[in-house]
Amino acid sequence: MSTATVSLALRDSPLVADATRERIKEHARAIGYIYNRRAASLRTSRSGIVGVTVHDIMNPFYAEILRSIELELDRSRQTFLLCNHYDQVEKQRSFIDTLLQLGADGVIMSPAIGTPPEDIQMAEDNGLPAVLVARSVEGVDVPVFRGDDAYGIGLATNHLISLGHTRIAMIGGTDQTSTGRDRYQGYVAAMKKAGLEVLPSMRLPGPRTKQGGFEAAGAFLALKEKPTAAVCWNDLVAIGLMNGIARAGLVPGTDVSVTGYDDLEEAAIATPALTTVWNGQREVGRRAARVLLDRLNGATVDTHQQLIQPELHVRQSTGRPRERN
Amino acid sequence: MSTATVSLALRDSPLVADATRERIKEHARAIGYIYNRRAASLRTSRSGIVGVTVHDIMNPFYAEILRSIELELDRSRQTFLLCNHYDQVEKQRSFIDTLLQLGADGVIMSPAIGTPPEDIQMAEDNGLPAVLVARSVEGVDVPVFRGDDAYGIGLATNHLISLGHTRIAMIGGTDQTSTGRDRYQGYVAAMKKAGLEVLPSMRLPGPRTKQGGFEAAGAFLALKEKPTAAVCWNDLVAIGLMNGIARAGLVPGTDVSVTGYDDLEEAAIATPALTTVWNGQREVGRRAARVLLDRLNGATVDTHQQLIQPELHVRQSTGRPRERN
DNA sequence: CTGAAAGCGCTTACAG
DNA sequence: CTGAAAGCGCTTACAG
Repeated sequence: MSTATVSLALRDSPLVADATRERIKEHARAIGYIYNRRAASLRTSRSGIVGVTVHDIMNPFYAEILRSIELELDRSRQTFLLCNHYDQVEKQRSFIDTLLQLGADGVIMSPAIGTPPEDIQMAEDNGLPAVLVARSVEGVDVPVFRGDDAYGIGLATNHLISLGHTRIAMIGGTDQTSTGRDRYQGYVAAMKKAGLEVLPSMRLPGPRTKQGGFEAAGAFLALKEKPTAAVCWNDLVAIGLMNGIARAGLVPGTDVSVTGYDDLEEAAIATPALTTVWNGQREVGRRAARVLLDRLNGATVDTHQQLIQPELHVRQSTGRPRERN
Repeated sequence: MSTATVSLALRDSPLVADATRERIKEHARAIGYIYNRRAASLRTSRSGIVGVTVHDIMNPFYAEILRSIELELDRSRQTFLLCNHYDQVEKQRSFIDTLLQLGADGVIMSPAIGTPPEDIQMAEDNGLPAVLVARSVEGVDVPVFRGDDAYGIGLATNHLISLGHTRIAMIGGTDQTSTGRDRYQGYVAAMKKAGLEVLPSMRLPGPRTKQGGFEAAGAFLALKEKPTAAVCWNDLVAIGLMNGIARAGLVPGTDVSVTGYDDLEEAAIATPALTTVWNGQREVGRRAARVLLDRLNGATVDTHQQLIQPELHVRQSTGRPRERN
C-alpha cells in the first residue's frame, strides 16, 4: 500500500475506496500511529497554530478575551501559543519571530506599548496575518477590535455628574496607549461638557492593577480638592481603590463614589458591587478570532477599526456626593 | 556555498571559519531569512515546544504557577502551548494528542479530575515526558510538585482553634481531587486532635471560585450550628465568602473569622486582609519546569512526589470568636 | 481507485 | 574547513 493512499485515507478523501479506508484506519489505530503535523505543515505550509499575545494573562480583562478566542479557535481545531509581553516590545518581537519560525497561521495581539507599525507589518509581509485587540497601532493596516473607550468613560463620568458630583478624580492607567488617551479624553470631554473644571492634579496615573488602586487610595484621599468620586481606569483599580478606602475607615459607595471599567465577572460580587462599564471582552475576542480565521481561509476582511459599544452597569459603588472632613 | 555550511554557520558551529560565518549571517539578515523550525524539528525531533495544561488560567492560582513556568522556559528558549482543560478529561486528551503531533518536547500538567493514569503513560510512551503540578494521579510514575495540603490546612485550622474557635465550617472545593481529599483530611485531623466534633453539615463543598464563596455565604450563615469561623478551600472562595458576609451586614474578620489558602497576590489587599496559607505557587512552577528541562536533557529525575511546605500568613480576617444572634 | 516520485527546509554523517 | 547526499514524514500532482 502506498503512502499516498494511506495519507488520503486518513484524511477521508473520497478518492479512496470505503473498504480500503477502513482497513487503513483500523491498522493506524492498532499500531498507535501518530500523525506528524510538522511534516504535514512543512509540506502544506499550514500549521494549525495561532499566536496570541497580550500584556499579561493574569489580568482578568485579557483572560476573558483569551477565553472567547480559545472557544472560537477550538471550533476550528486551531491550537494557540500564548505570550505575555509585559509591554516589552522586544519580548513581543521575539514571539512574532518564533511564530514565523513555527509557520504559525496568524497572530492575535494586544500590542505592547510602543509597538512600531513595522513590527506588525513585518509579520504580515512574511505571511503571518495579524489582528489587533483592545489597543490599536497607527500606521498599519490590520483589523482592530476594541471598545469605544472615549464613549465608555463618558458614560461613567456622566453618571457621576448626574448624581451631583462635581469634583471627580481619574485614577490609574497611562496615556501611553490608544486606550489610555481615549479614556482620558472621554473623561475630559464629559467634564467640560458639564461645565466642570478639569484639574491636572485630579489625574492620578498608575498601574492598572488592584495593587495600583489600593496604593492610590492614600493620594486620592489626601487630594486638597477633596474629590467626592473617582473614575477608575478599570475594575481592578476600582476594586483596589475601594479596598484602600475601606482600610482608611471610609465606606466606598457611600462616602466616596467609585466607577470601574470592563465589567469583569468579579465586579458584580465586589463589596460594594461595582458600578462599571461593560467593555465587551467576549465580543472582542470572538470577533477577532473569527476575522483571523476568515483571513486564513482567504477572505478579504475589513481593516477598519471595529469599536464595540460599551454599556453602563449601575450597581452599589456610586451614590450622591457626601462631603468629607 | 552548500546548505550544510550555511546551517552550521547560523548555529555558530566552530566547524565554520569566522569570516565565512559572518558573511553568511550578514547575508541572512539582508535577505530577511527566517529559520524554519518545523523542518529542523522534523530532522532533529526536538521542537522547542512544551505543553502546559491546567484547569483554568483565569484562576490566579494557576496563573501564578504559569508565570513561574514561563520564566523558567524563557530562560531555555522554550515556547509553551497552553490548554485550559476545565476538568474535561477528553479536552486534556486531545491536547496531549496535539502535542504528540507537533512533536512537543514535554508537558507540564495539573491533571483534570478523573485523569486515568493511562493517559499520562501514553504520553510518556510516545516520547512526551510529563511533570505534574498541584495535583497527583495514582498509578503513574512521573515527578509531581504540589503543596503539602493536609499540613497546610492544618495550619489554618489550628490557628482558628488557638484563637478559641470550636465551631469551624469548611467551605468550598471538592473531594474528587488529591488536593481536595488531603485538605479535608487535614481539617478533620486538626479538629479531632483538638477534641472538637467534626460535623458533616459543617462541610459545604462547592465551586472553587469567588462566585462560589459569595454564593455559599447564605448557607454558611444559616447553618444551625452557628459556626464562628470558616476554613475556605482557597483564597478565591474566602474572598467571595467575605464579600457575601459583608453584604449580609456582618463584618468579616470581626463577626466571623475566615481563612484562605494559596496566598494569592490579592490576599494581602483584600478587605479585611486575608489570613491564609502560602502554597508556594512560584516554587511549584519553577521546580516543575526545571525538572522537565532536566528530563529533556537526558537526566534521570526523582519521580517521588515533592511536597512544598506551606506557611501560615496571619492577617486581619481572623480573630477571637464572637457569638451571633 | 491506487502507486511511484518529487519536494517542503532543515541536519547529520561522510568524504575530501 | 567546506561540499554532496541522504533522510525526517508528510502531500500533491501525475501516471496508470
